[in-house]
Amino acid sequence: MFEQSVLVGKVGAMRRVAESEVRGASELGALERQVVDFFVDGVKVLGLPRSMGEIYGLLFISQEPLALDDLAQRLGISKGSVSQGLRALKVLGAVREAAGGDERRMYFESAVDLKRLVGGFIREQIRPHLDSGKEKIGRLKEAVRVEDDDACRREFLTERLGRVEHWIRSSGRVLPVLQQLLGE
Amino acid sequence: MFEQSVLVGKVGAMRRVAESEVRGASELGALERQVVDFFVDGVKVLGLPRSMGEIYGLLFISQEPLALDDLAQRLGISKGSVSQGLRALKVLGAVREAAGGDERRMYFESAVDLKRLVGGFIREQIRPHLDSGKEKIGRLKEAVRVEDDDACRREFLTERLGRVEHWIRSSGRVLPVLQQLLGE
DNA sequence: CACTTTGTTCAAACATTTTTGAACAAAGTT
DNA sequence: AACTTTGTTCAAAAATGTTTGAACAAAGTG
Repeated sequence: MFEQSVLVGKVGAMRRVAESEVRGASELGALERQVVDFFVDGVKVLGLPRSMGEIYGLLFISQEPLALDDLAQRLGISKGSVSQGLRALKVLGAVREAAGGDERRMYFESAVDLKRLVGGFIREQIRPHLDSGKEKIGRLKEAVRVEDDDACRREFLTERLGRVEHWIRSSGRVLPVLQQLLGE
Repeated sequence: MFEQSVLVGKVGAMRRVAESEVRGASELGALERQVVDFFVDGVKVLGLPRSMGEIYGLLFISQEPLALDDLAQRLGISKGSVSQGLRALKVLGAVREAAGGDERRMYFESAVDLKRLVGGFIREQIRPHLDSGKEKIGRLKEAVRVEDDDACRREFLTERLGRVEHWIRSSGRVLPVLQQLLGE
């Protein structure tokens, strides 16, 4: 966190750039690599693992769908990672099985419309947190009501918790608007 | 990532709950602890470190401002963490020096209006990424234009990069709206 | 049936991020 | 001047998160 902000001085570690160039693993051209890296950064911002960015990125610049083994080979990462990454991306709706995958392998392609991507992210990563937050605050408000503390303290706590509850409600209402606006 | 989703089976590790209860370190009541934990989860979703959530949470339910040492003691975390956490929270505009801190120590209080909080987060954590993304895509588009590849491939890449550029522009335009809507 | 190809699982290895704590500076007190 | 109190810094330790790779299941082929 904050690698490049005011708050920290350290420099990033730059994991696997050199060696994937060295041993002929990287089947990726320079341009492809850059695009993939772009998406790696992108998903990191969203708190998702690097491999998901690599996979999505490669599918995004592939003119034709790719199979699991293609992805593992060309990205130079393990089948295990690709399997997990693809599953998560499918759940998010960011990747789907390509139509006409009539062969034995399954081929995948990226979903490229923002509205859908955002929708999936909201549904899978945001909504659940808002919901569980709403529940927790509800329970806390109840706990405060039952407190034996002095009335003043209780009033303060109630006000604060009510405020958070309101934050959560506002956020919930804003999400559909957001998705709408990003649909173009 | 995904600790509680379909995708993974592992259970969270539950770091320092037991021991802070054991050795009389935790000066926090049960209710306070729950509120603090609520904010810990909150900031984790935003990709910020646990300590920031603890600090913000404790300030949020404190009726009076607290000093660095108060925070460290009551939360049972190191002064170093509190120092860093406070700095980051100040940059985000989530915490400010309390007015009337006429004494030698500096006292802090939480900022509690959502519009301000969201504004700070956008400014510090989102905008910079959008900006750097915009630049990178610009450079990539240029690189594609210069490519010696076949025209078809070039056309495809241009379309894709243009699409991402559009995503970024849309996102940039949506942020102020978002902040506006969350202002109540 | 024996062998290959495709994909999943999960514990251990590895990478990254966060926290700690000791050393330090600045400023206040006795 | 010696001591205390407040806060910062940063290298090392701890915690957390991600990837690997070997073992496995399912399904296809000769």
